[in-house]
Amino acid sequence: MDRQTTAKTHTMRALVELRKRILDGAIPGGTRLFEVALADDLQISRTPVREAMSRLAEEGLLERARNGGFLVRSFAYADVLDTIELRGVLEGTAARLAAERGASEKALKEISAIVRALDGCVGVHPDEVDFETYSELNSEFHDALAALPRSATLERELARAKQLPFASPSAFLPDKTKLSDFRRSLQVAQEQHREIVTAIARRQGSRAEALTREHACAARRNLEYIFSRDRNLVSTVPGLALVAPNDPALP
Amino acid sequence: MDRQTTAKTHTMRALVELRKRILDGAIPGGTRLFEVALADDLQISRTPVREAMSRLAEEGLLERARNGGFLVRSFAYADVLDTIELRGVLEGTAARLAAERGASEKALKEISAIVRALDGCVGVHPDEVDFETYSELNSEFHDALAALPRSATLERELARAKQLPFASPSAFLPDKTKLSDFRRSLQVAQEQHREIVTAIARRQGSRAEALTREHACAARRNLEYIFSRDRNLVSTVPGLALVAPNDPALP
DNA sequence: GATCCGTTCTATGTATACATTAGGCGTTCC
DNA sequence: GGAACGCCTAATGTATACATAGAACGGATC
Repeated sequence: MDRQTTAKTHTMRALVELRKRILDGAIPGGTRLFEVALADDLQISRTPVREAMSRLAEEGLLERARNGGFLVRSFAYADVLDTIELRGVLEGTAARLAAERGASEKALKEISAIVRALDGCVGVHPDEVDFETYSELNSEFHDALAALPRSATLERELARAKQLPFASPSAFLPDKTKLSDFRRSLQVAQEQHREIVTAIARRQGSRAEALTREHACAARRNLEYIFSRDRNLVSTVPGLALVAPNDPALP
Repeated sequence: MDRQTTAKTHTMRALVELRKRILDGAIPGGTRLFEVALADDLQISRTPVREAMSRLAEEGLLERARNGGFLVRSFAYADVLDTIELRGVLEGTAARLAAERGASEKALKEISAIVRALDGCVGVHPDEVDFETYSELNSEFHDALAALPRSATLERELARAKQLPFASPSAFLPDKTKLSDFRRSLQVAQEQHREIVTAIARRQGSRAEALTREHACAARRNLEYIFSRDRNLVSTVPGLALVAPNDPALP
């Protein structure tokens, strides 16, 4: 982590620090960022600070204000839901196109290997599930899925969509402490992983798309659970702290 | 147009000029842009040139190179197809969500008014079709559609997707000179506009989505027509000049 | 002859002084 | 008293000098 903070350039340091503060909720949504104040605060000159803000705008964490300058983007609860929905739609499209266009044998073997590795994580006794490994393999699965249709355009947009921390496929994976409660949902998700790959291999585009969309709904369910039952968990999901806490639409 | 070139700030001038050169194909895809050379060429200092490049990266026309600097993004024929597909998928999602969540009476009335106005353009004698008006109303329809589900997230991403000139819903509208040849396709498109709105009003989410996706396929057909039959038209579609001319995948 | 190290050059990274503009606040005139 | 004009200030916009890092080339040594 210190490696990041001690990144090569001042721009990178500013980028990492700002991103951290925004995701922490330390800088609330809607805040206007003033170059001079920020530069002063970060002990970095205006130029790299501007550059960092520009990159954060590309990431979607900031938006450009009308007369220059940047605002911290604010995310309402509904926005998080929509972001998850969007990710599901894009991943569904990746699955459908992979099926329709035909994925390469090699790529199919690779994603199948990931699924088998995930099987190893899920099938055993709940207490033995290796959270870190599962989370990593899950990310790998979703990256491999995005690459299957060999569409640079789609892969790029999907990467963009997954960039917001609460839209990442691994964002709502159960915390270690809650893992056993979620064991059933992990098994369901894993069954979906398996069938998505099967559908793609069999060129069942529509089924692959539907399965993948449904798969994304798990994230939605976990989000709803967190906000309606166990608000303490908000702090365990990266970036969820920046979701407007006073949102009237919160359940 | 001169208003743009004489934009307020140097950044804007650089932005407009660079965008123009890229869309013209004057700067081919893959070209690395050097700050100093560009600044010298545009008679603007490095700072606003950098800022302009940064914004073009947000737009998707440039990409950041590994060790700093920017490359002009190169679009193969397949990328254009995928971009259209992506726009169709996102618009389809907008239509489905509008149907599922229910669009407001007011918004439905507004989009219906646009459809009626379009009827006025299409229904008459081919020679009387007002190209400018049709094109403008068509854009309005697609903007209204994007706004129907009242999802800031989706509307934002859709705006992004439509930003690339060849992904815009009006990109492949028939040129004035070819208008009569395309009259039938205009009528089909207009029928789709009507039924998309009907499906949304009746809360038929799946139908609305399918219709909207199909509607985007018209752009794909026009693109294929241009590249396989009438290459001269390439210059009539904004931004199509930047598509890699030596693409082996071209039909 | 090949490899490794150093130098140099060229590109971006950074700081900062100065320019400019837009928006707020006050004053003045009607 | 209200509106309009103008100034002032605080923000971004711009230019530029200087720093630095990475790649390429050359020389020297093994």
